[in-house]
Amino acid sequence: MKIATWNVNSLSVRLGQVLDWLAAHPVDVLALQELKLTDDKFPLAALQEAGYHAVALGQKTYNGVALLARAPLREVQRNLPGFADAQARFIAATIDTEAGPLRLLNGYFVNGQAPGSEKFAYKMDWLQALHGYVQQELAQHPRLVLLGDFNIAPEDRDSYDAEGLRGSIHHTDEERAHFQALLALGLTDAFRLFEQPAKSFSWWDYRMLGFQKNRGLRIDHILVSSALRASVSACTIDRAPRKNPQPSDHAPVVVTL
DNA sequence: ATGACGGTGTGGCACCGA
Repeated sequence: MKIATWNVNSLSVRLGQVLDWLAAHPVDVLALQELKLTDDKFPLAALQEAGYHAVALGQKTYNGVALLARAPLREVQRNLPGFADAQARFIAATIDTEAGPLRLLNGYFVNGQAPGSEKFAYKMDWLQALHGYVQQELAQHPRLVLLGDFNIAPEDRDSYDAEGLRGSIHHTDEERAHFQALLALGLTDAFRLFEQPAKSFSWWDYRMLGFQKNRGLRIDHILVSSALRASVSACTIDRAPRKNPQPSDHAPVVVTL
């Protein structure tokens, strides 16, 4: 089965591209971030017509997440329990597969702006709350995938300019420690289970020909639990949608298991 | 050091993203 994550930077603008991509890549699950629309504007009918069940947590203007799946989605959790969040950044649900139930945790992690800012403090708090929730969830759902836009470049090789950007947002030791803490729960970065091309990124700035010059970051991730690790057979970034007219600044990441 | 590009909401720009 295939599971994907894609920050679409406005589902209203990108719906056509999402439907085209799903038609060409009929994945079993697609996690979306940055919907930038309220639930009443969520294009449920169009997605159902494409053969997907969908659950969403939307918000006006910013944020917003959704899970799309071929199978019905149950046990839906919107927001991180116990973390009062004014922003729509998290949704979880379970699907049933031939191998058993599969728990899906989709996050649009906080950007954080700059170390020392209030937004950075919010990022740290959010990551702490996520860690606690993932720990609880793993105890109940051994087959678990945590995916989304993490807004963290885990290692130097995940940045087009690790030296120049050292200590800046997405590159700080604090963010990377939080990423490692998630791995320490027993999760594995599916992308790094395989040999990958150098300078593999999932986001490129719209400005200054970022994509054309491959000045990007790998900040969109798919983490799998230990129970799933052995069944992962591939993980790739699909750069093609970044070449579309009016693209999102992020590309989809796809895992096969 | 700054702004560049794109989306949104509003309004002739400011904000936010990464």
